[in-house]
Amino acid sequence: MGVKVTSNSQSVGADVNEIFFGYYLTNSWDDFKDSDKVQTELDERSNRLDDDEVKNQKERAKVMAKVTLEWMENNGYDGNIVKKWWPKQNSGMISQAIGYEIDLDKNPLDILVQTDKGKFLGLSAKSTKGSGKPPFKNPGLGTIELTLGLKLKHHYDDAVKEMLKEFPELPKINSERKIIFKSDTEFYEKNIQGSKFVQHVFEGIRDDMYDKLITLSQEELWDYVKDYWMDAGFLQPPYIIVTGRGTDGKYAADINDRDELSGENLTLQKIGCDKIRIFSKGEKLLDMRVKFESQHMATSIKFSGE
DNA sequence: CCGGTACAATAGGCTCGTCG
DNA sequence: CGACGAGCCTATTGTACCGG
Repeated sequence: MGVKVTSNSQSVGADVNEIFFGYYLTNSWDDFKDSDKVQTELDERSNRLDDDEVKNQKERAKVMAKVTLEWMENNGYDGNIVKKWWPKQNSGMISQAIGYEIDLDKNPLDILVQTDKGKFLGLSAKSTKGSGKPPFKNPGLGTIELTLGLKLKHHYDDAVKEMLKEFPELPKINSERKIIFKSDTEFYEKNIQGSKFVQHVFEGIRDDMYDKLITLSQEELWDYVKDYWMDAGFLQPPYIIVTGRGTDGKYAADINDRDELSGENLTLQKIGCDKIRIFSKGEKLLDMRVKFESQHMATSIKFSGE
């Protein structure tokens, strides 16, 4: 339920810019959601800044609105803007508007607009916040086995056998071992965590996955990553970054039309003993990490996308 | 050049629902 | 009940930048 409190003057200026930016998209307050409140917030913030700063933010906003409208016209968002939102990190407002949950920590939009054709577009005003990173899943071992058609569990079973050979006093049941590992931290850290058993499990599973993944075609690999490692509907609604700059009568703005997250030129690399890193066009896309749910050698194996 | 610090990345862990 | 799966959270580590 994130309503982030802003306090420093930098974000005050940014807020003023964002609101003016929204305003100039249609030269109107009427189509703002909670318009009165937005205007009140603008006044309150403007009063905390000196006049020059307000003027600069306002003038930049004008140029930003202009280039944004041009961009929209040329990039499939033609038509008129009929509704605008200034969520100020209030995810609820956006979720309500678009009809599905979104996380504004991931999608850095500052202003959301809807066209008369029903399309939503997020606008990030000279984005300082939000990573734009899509959310990842944390699949379990069974899911990975199923989706890749691999048998991986034996790596764990073998390692457990080895471990029990070395420490016959340990219980055979996972949950009982977990209790012991948790209470006897010293033993756990010395003999289990980071041990050859864990290493064996991680490496065995990771290497099998790697061997399988490199046999896939680019398309298959991308489908796999998209379908099983990224949350459905990632980075929706789409957004663009609009940067305004300049002072003293000279203002400019440009659009950073973020690359659509795409799986082009996918390459794979093993990292450490537990990870496969996937690059898209040479840039890190995600890490698939093998890990234990909690206590090593006593809880279930899962993965995490990062 | 240095330590400090604020933030990002990472590793590790909890909870809770489901299933056999 | 025991195991598993998946989302979420937190503690720790790494890093990039900043003022002195």
